[in-house]
Formats: sequence, structure tokens, C-alpha cells
Amino acid sequence: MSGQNLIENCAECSSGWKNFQLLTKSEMLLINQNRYEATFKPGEVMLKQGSPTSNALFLADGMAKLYMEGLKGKNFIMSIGLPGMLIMGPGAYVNSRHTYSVAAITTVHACFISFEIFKQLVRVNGEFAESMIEDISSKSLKTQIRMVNLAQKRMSGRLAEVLLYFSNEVFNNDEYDMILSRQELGEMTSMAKECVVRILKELEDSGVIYSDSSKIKILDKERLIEISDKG
Amino acid sequence: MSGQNLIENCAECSSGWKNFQLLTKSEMLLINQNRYEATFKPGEVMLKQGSPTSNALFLADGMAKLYMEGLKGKNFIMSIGLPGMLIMGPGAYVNSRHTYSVAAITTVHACFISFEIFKQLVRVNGEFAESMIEDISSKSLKTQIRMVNLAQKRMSGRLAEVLLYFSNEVFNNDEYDMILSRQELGEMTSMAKECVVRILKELEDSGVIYSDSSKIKILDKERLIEISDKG
DNA sequence: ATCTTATCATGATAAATATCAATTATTAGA
DNA sequence: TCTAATAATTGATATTTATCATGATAAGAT
Repeated sequence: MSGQNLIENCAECSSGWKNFQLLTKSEMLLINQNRYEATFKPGEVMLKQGSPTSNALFLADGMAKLYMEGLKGKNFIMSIGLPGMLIMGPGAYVNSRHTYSVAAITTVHACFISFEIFKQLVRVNGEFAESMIEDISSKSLKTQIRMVNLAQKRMSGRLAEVLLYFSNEVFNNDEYDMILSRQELGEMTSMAKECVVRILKELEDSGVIYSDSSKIKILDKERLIEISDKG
Repeated sequence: MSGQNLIENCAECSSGWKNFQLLTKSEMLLINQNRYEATFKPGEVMLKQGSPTSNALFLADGMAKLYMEGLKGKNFIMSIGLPGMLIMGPGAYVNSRHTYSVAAITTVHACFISFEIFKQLVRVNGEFAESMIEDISSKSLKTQIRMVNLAQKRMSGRLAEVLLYFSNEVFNNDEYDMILSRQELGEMTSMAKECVVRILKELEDSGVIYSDSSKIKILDKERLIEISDKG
């Protein structure tokens, strides 16, 4: 991790959070004055679960995994952090502790913004507050849906769901690099790594996907959606 | 369900939402003018998943189950709704649809408050907006923790967790009426009803709880917490 | 290039959980 | 109170998933 500012200012940042558009010029300036940048190498931990939520995090580029550290050292990967996303757990407004850890998957260029400034703007700018609620709500909704799926789907359904997640929400492409290891895919779907391997193979054998250890190609999306939906 | 106003006004309602205290008198009046009451019998559906979020819901008294309707008609019970809670899913700020259904467990006297009014107040009153974010965040945090537990704990851990939930958050008592059927306990812990029965029996046999079909008594809380924590 | 280490893959087995079938309470109505 | 319906319970069995052991590949380091 190294920290020199490469981004001129937030207003012109191509990876900026869309909700910042609701801020006035002076509010935007405030944000810009209370941020710092840092670069992380793959694998480096960017935010640690349990640590104080002094900053909100944005990625200028690269990808990160957001994961909760659960029982017996087992992790649970909740989602992939991407440029343009506000990365701030619900703990910020509950106990001032990060709810989850964040670790770089690729090289990540990140921007930390003072959470106090955030809070301040929420109180002052109603539109911004509303957009903040929308952002939090949207994440909460995803978590709820994820929870039910986790509770009700069997392994193949859960894995299909995650493969679609990468296609639709991470890469916007039916062919993509599998940036997670089998172990990590398991941590995302609540399955053992061996089972991930087996189900990927099943999906490949039945012509739904092509898969090698580092690439996924969705060949029959209809079918994959069906597998995900039926559970 | 019948609807005549039994509550004089929100400001003096003993089951009122604590965040309403942040509103001015005139704002409170606005709330009070845009609400209606209704009484539900046990089992009646109060809010239906997918329907428009035209109102936020409060319980004046009684209990309700908040549940998502998932795959193959299987429900997933997320939590128990109680007096004093704002019952409004994240969908309100995402797609204007209720994320979950709510059904009365006991006889419930409920209060519906126009969601438009809510939104309006959020934009105008910064403190209220912040308290709203706190409320949503707190629910989101609970969902996340629940999700990880669901993903990582085995049956006995999940059931122990729910028994503690009833004790600590619903009844504030180590002895309580089990208001959910075995089937419903299964819908809350993602287990088959037969397994609920078996694990309750195990817990009883090992002296951790007393249990009959309608009552639970926690005899060894330490141990129950341990079972919940270890998964 | 070669060594080392981590990941991936596969079969065999064990453990956890769900389903099925049948029986016994309980509860709600008539 | 009696009866019908619903929920709880139990045992047997099937299914799903995890673990263990081991070898094969791939990726990094020297």
C-alpha cells in the first residue's frame, strides 16, 4: 500500500460515486479535501472487519472482495467491490465498526473519504441523504435476497447464481476471468471447495458453461438462469 | 381486519417509534394526519411481498412474522415484528415494492403511515434522515450477521441462535411462549420441521432447555450461547 | 530451467440434513 | 363433549454435502 494522490479531484473522477452529483460545489470540495488515496497489491487487506469506520472507501480501479470473517476462521464473501461503488458497511451508522473486511483481488487504486464528512453532508443535504438511503437500501435488499437463496437453494443453484452475478454485475460479459479461487467461490456460496470443482464440472459436462481454472464462459445462459432460479 | 382509530395521536402513542421524537410538532402532526389503523386476526396477512410500498407499518400491539416468500412456495421468516419497530423493507427506496410479507401471529393492532410523508420528512429534516439511516443500517447489519450464521452454522447452532433471539429480543425473558410452530421455526432456521423437533429434543435431553409444544424455558443459557456461537 | 508451493481435481467415505410413512398429541369447531 | 383437522413426534431411509487422502497442474521464486 502506497499513498500519493493520482486523482485530481472527485468531481472529475471517472470512477466517482453517482450520488456525489447531488452535492453542491462547495460540498464536493469538502469531500475532495478530506480524502486520501492508496494503492494496494493483490491480496492486501484494505479494510478490516471490526476496525473503526473512520472512512468510506471507493475504488478508482481494480476489484476487491468484501467478506465477513465468521466462525472458525471461515470467511464469507458477500460481494465484489468495483469502481463507482460506495464501500461502507451498515456498521458505520450502528456501532462505528466495519461490518466486513475488504481485500484487494487485483491491484487496486483506492480513495478513502472521511466518514464524518459524509455524515455531515447527510444532515445538511436532504437529496444526498435520500440517495444515501437508496444506496444502503439497495445493498440491504441484495443481502436479503442472497440470504433467502442461500437458505433455500442447493449447491448447484447457489453456484449458478454466483456465476450469473459475475456475468451480470461484475464483468457485464458472459465470458470472464474467474478472479476467485475455488476456495473463494466456496466462501461465496457456502460450499466446500471440492464441491465447487465438482459442480463446475457438472455444468461443463452438461454444456451450460465452459470452465477452466481461470476462465468462465457461459454457453447456455437460459439454462444457467433456470438452474439458479429452481435452486 | 377492521379499521377504526383507537389511538389518539402518535406523539402520545406508547408504542411509538423512538425516531419520531426527532420530528417537530408540525411534522408529527403531518404523520398523525396521514395514518390509519387496522386490527388483524392471527394468521392474517398485513403486508404482501411485491405489493407497492404505499405505507410504513407499526404495531400498536401484538406480534407479526416478517417473511420472504422464496422458492417452491417455501417461506423464510426473517424476524418478528414488535411494537415500536418501523416495519418497512428496503424495497421502499429501491423499487417501491415490499421486500417481504408480514402476517399477524397474535391479534395485532396496527398503524399504517403514508410512505410519501416519510420520504418528505427525510428530505426536510436532517436529524430524522440520519435516524432513518441508523434504523435501516441496524436492520441491514442484523441481516448480514444472520446470513453468515445461516451459511456457516449447523442446525443446532442455528436453532440455538433463534431461541436466544426470542429470549433476548422478543420476550426479554428466558421463559416464553413459543409463538411459532415447528414448521415456522424451520422456516426461520432453514431446517425441516422434523429436524427442529429432534434438535429441540436433544437440547432438552441435555438439560439446556425445557420445551413443550408451546413453551420454551432456557435452563442453561451459557451452554445455549456456546452452542449458538460454536455453530 | 528447476524447485517449491498453492491450487485444482478426483474418488472414497463420513457426516449432516431432508424426506417419507406412520403414530400420537392438540386445537378448533360443531 | 365429541369430532375433524392440524401440528408434533418418531423411526427408517434417501439425499445432499463435507471431509479425507492423494495425485495432477499451474504459478512463483531462485
